[in-house]
Amino acid sequence: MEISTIEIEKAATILKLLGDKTRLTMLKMLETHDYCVCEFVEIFKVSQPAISQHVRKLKDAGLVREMRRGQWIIYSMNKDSDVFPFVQSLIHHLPNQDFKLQELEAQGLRISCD
Amino acid sequence: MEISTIEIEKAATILKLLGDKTRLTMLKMLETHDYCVCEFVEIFKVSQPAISQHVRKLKDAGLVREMRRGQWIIYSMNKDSDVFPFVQSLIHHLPNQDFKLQELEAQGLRISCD
DNA sequence: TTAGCGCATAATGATTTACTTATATAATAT
DNA sequence: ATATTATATAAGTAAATCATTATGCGCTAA
Repeated sequence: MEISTIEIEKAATILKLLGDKTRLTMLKMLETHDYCVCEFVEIFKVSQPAISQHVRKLKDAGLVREMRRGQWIIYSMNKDSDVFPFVQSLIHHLPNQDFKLQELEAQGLRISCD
Repeated sequence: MEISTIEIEKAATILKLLGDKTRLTMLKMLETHDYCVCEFVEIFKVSQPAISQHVRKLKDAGLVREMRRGQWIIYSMNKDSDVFPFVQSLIHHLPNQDFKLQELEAQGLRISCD
């Protein structure tokens, strides 16, 4: 089976981006569900600007997409990114984070419907 | 097929470590051959202390091993690390770097014999 | 024993990072 | 229109990062 390779320089950039617990967890969460900023704020217990800055970095790297839904902005995995196979195989090694979603729902804080 | 998972926090630490072009390239090179510090110095065109600091980080994380051979210290991949499967699948996506070894040999600068 | 080589460590400095608070923008609800 | 909610951006700051130069230590060879 062939594996798609990625330039070392580009890979290092992606790895640096994901070498942050918050962003890495975000991306793992986005593997299975979409999230809005305010949900991330609830989950990660940091300020809203901090979350905005994290998702912006993910977006600038082309790893996620944003779409407005009313007053919310929903973030989702960009599966068309040329580095998606790399990222996917990476987060495949991480434990599922759906329990965070369930915590949100238990608190009645789940926004997006997908 | 089952895949071994790795804690998110530990994964983020590894990714931050490899989110550096020099260290990432080193690790890819060590996938197929052992190297000593002076060879890395030649290849990466940075100071010897800079290289020492990079390999030390890789060693502290348990990703590489060192062994003294005369006046040289040879670094090799630690395939017994509990995160080796994660690291391996990651560098598997990177292009082979053996051309660097061949450049060394062409210049008569290859040290370690493995 | 002394000189030279390979490597590690210490000290320092410039840059980057990840947060914070304050404020601006955009959509919603009254 | 005005207030509220969700998000983005700006500005500032402490800490981490990655390089450098200077120096110490261990092995080899004369």
